[in-house]
Amino acid sequence: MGRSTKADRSSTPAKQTRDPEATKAQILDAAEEEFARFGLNGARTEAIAAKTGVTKAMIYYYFGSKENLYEAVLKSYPDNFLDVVKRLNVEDLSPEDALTAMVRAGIAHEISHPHQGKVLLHEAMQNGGKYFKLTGGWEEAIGHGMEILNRGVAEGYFRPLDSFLTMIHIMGVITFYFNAENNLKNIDTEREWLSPSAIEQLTESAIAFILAGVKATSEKQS
Amino acid sequence: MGRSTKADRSSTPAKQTRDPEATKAQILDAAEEEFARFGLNGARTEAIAAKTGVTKAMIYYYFGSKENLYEAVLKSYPDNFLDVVKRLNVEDLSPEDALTAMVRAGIAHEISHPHQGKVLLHEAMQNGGKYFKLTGGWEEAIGHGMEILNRGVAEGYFRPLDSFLTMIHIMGVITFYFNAENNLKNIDTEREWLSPSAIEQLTESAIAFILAGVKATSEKQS
DNA sequence: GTCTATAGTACGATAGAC
DNA sequence: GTCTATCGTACTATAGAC
Repeated sequence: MGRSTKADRSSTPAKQTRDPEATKAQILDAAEEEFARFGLNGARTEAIAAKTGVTKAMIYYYFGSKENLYEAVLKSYPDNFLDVVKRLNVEDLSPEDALTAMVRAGIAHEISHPHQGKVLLHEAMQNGGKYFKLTGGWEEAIGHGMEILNRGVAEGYFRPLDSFLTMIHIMGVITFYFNAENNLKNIDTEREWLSPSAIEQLTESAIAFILAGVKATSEKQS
Repeated sequence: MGRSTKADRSSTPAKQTRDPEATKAQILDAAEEEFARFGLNGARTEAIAAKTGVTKAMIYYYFGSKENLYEAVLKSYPDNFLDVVKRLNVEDLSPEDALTAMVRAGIAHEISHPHQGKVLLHEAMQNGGKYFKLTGGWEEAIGHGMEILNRGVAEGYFRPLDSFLTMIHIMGVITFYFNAENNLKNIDTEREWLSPSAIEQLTESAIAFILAGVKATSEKQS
């Protein structure tokens, strides 16, 4: 990730070597983390600056205001999850395999983008979803999931169901573990919540639960 | 906004008639709403006072600090959900019926206590679950749910499963609809998310999903 | 492009009158 | 027990030097 330009002969990267792109990206990253924790309202530009290594003034130089920075964070999302879903090529798979792949991708996405879901939850809870539309990918991703479910129902693999509500159930299963982790830690203090093996357990459990939750009781009856 | 002082013998209750208990309760209610929206950090005591009808000074008179007020809100919870669960007398029911009753109670609880789950989510996301233990009831309620699942597995009604992870899945299904509502609204703008009929749809869909998710594929094999 | 310094404001908390 | 007034601070945002 050697994003530093210029000399940078010593170990300490620090202090910003006048690389605008790097600075902007750094601010965005730090902002995402802060917004994931506190939401738009509770986030502090000073805290963002402190994490970044650049000064607060840079936030305003590049983004103009805290609100604009927040919007920039939301706009940086569309590429992420939808692209992952698209790359699954679920059309070539059976509904079961497509759904399994989607759940697996959803959990993997929580691991690789640990802040995104939390930013969006804060958005729902404190801003009334006012800025949600800036993240264009979700609507399409959910639609993608609904198609899988509807196809499974039509082909008799899945039981009759409301595909929109069922997608909401599935998103709840995928995200709750991560969003509530810090509370749940108090109940199972032994578990290493984000270790690879714990995540593998979660993934297997979630897939079993979700697949069973939608499957037809009798076998394919077409 | 008739906040008028003095006489005001007319309908408007307003202005506090020096009822300490009522004032304290009012502050707690307004605080819960504010904390549900913004969490401890983002909440504003001024906003709480504004909702309450009493002045900001009363918060400090009764609770000492914003943090103490937050703790008081968390401590006011244990009675709530656990009591509901206990009152189900799940021991007298089959595992399926017990689980159904629990899901129904969980969704009903989200409706009757719309702020509680959000306060706890904020707690997990922004305070690292530091204050979570103040809500004593959850650990026991989850344990209660795990017993239902374990009994169902032991008696062959449910498939083999990890009852702790499965309870997390179930909590995700029950809560995500409500926590993400304001985002989801942007996707289905027609739905009246909290209308009785919408909630009944949600309840039926969630019960079908969760029960299918844990049931053994073959019938009871004891 | 990045920093320091600061204006202006909003917030948490307290003092003192009634 | 409740209010008004205010202190001190921490925050968003800007101006100006380098």
